[in-house]
Amino acid sequence: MKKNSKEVTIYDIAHELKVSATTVSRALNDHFSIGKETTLAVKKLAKEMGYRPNTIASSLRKNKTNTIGVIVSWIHRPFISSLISGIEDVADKAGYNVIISQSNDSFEKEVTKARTLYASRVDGLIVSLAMETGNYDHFHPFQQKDIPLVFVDRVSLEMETDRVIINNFDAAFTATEHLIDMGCRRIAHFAGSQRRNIYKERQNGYISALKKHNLPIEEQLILHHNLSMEEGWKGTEHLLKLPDPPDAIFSANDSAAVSAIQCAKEMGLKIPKDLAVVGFNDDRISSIVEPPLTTVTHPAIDMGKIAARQVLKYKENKDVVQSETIVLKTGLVIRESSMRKPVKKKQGL
Amino acid sequence: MKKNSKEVTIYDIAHELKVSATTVSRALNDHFSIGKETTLAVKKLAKEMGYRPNTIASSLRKNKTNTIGVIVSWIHRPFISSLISGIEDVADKAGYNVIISQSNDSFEKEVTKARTLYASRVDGLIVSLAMETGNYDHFHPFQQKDIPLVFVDRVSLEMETDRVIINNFDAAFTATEHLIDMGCRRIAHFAGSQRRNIYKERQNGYISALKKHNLPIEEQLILHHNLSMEEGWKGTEHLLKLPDPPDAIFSANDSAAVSAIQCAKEMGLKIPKDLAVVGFNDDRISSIVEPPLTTVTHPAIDMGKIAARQVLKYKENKDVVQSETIVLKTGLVIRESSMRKPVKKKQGL
DNA sequence: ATTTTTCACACAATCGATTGTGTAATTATT
DNA sequence: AATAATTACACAATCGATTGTGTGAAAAAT
Repeated sequence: MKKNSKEVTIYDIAHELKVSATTVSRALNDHFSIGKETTLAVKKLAKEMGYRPNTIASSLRKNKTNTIGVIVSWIHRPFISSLISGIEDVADKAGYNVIISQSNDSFEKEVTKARTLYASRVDGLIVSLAMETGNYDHFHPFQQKDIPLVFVDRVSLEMETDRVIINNFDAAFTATEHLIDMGCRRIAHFAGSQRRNIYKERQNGYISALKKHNLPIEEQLILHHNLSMEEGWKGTEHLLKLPDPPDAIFSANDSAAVSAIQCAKEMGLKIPKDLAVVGFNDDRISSIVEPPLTTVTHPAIDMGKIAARQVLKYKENKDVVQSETIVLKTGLVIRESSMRKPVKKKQGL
Repeated sequence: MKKNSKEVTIYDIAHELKVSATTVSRALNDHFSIGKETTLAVKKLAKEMGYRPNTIASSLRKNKTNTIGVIVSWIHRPFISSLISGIEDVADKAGYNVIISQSNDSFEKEVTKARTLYASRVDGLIVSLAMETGNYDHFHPFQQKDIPLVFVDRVSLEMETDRVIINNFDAAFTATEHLIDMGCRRIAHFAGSQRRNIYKERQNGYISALKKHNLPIEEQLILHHNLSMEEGWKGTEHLLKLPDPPDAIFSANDSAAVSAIQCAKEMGLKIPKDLAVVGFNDDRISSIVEPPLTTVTHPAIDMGKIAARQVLKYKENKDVVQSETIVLKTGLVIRESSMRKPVKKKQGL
């Protein structure tokens, strides 16, 4: 075969077979009005000639790209990459391509990426919001055009869209209560930006658990930082130097929790005896750090799969009107970092 | 605005302004032949009417999708997600979308995904091969159509394409030699599938280092498994139960290396005194495990960026003929897991 | 004042597949 | 045998932007 050979079109096939392009098109799509023999002949020749359907032309005519856009903060975060993995899996099976964009947790980039995907005419959009996004106008065009819009994990409560989330409140409540069960009384919290539902709800869950057990809520024990390893370390140092330091930290993610463990160890404390730590996400590092980190498990891949299905459901049933919020279960994996007493429940991993 | 309002086209704008669609199209693209005032007026009205260019129509006409396809094993592997992150970054800046596909390390899936992306008419393809891919026919269509094809990390040496790789041989050689420097004499190797260049070359580097220092090559110390945590653990158990167990393990990835550390510790050995361990990749876990893992650093994000640039270079210069192989530098981050002696070089992280 | 340029824009074909409508030819019905 | 119903396919418009070529009118050159 020679390079750069021209693309074979249905017209070429039609010409060769002395039928019309219509017939070829319909034959390739198994249209009932085309005779069986013709259909077979068309398909056979199509294969022989190395025909590949021109998706672009088809998209133009059908006004459909078979593409799902995704906007996330950073692809290389463990949770996010698992999410995408799930999306890709479902999308692919339904014959959809997935276009990935990262906002780098910047509002401006998120806006740009949304515009790009809009211009690319994706048939659906899945978004996990950037850290500080507070305005959602860049998603309105999608809604106006009735392009399925699904938020995952970091969702907007201001917009009426489909959502796939976990019960952050309950998860945080359970995690905090677990620490209380373990005998902790001064529990600090790494809280993250309160602009995002997930961190806000986790904080609320934390506060509720304390209240339920009549423990005081101390502002100085609630640290709002970006939950990075660095900030986790600094926050831990700060907390441990307080006149009355905490005996536990519940962190809204694993990175900061792991840092807390490392920092505390370096300061000579024993984990969990002197400081119990619980994280959130169950990233790989949480089972590697010593002692292993108790943490909240996320069904990340499933969230991706479900989000993709939510997008695709509009395909089947155009007149779905009600937006849905799907809440997935979390779990608490109890590991050494919080085990100040024997635990009754079965231990995770 | 009402929902589902029809799309504005250049014809609508043309009609409104009483000019031709040609003029509108050219005005929007700043074509020199259109008067300044007209151009301005067109753009103004376009914005007012909420016009969005129909990328599909444009793609059809220009025979160009502004899309780069990517096929990788698993998106949620740390190295891979960083790679993609780099690709997305560069592609986006050049106005390209990135379509992600995962082969799940299965040859069959890789073939399917390649076909899909070919049918989607991507303008370029970036591939990191599945573990056992040995046949490359599914990439031929891309070559025949002169669609830029770039392999990254897990490349095919049989095909003539652009490649972005690291010097696995040198990296492995250096890593192994480092272990020898540290006084190790019986160094085992977790080698991975020899079908993939990266593991093959790492093994070769390992062997060369041993030879250089007149150490025997012992087949029983070279384990070919899938480099998972489980296999890493089993392999370590096996090695340590040998009559004459190794005093070091050089693993072709970090997962297995971390498992080795954990397994050895559980068996009561001291790391690095009884067993020194070196990994490959510098995943997050490698700096978290105790003792921290000495490992080879990969410029993953840069590899992605460069791969994307390789794809895009054909855009600028259609008649690039020579395929390029770009080799990126690796580094050795020396951490505790291998430090049986003080190290002179500056210590990483 | 006449010719040549330049400027600003319009015409119409094209990219390839899809689809509503139309029409011969064949088969079935009465 | 005449009419009705199928069957199998063709015509031609359409999706929206792009682009080579053509053309009047204004500006510049001679």
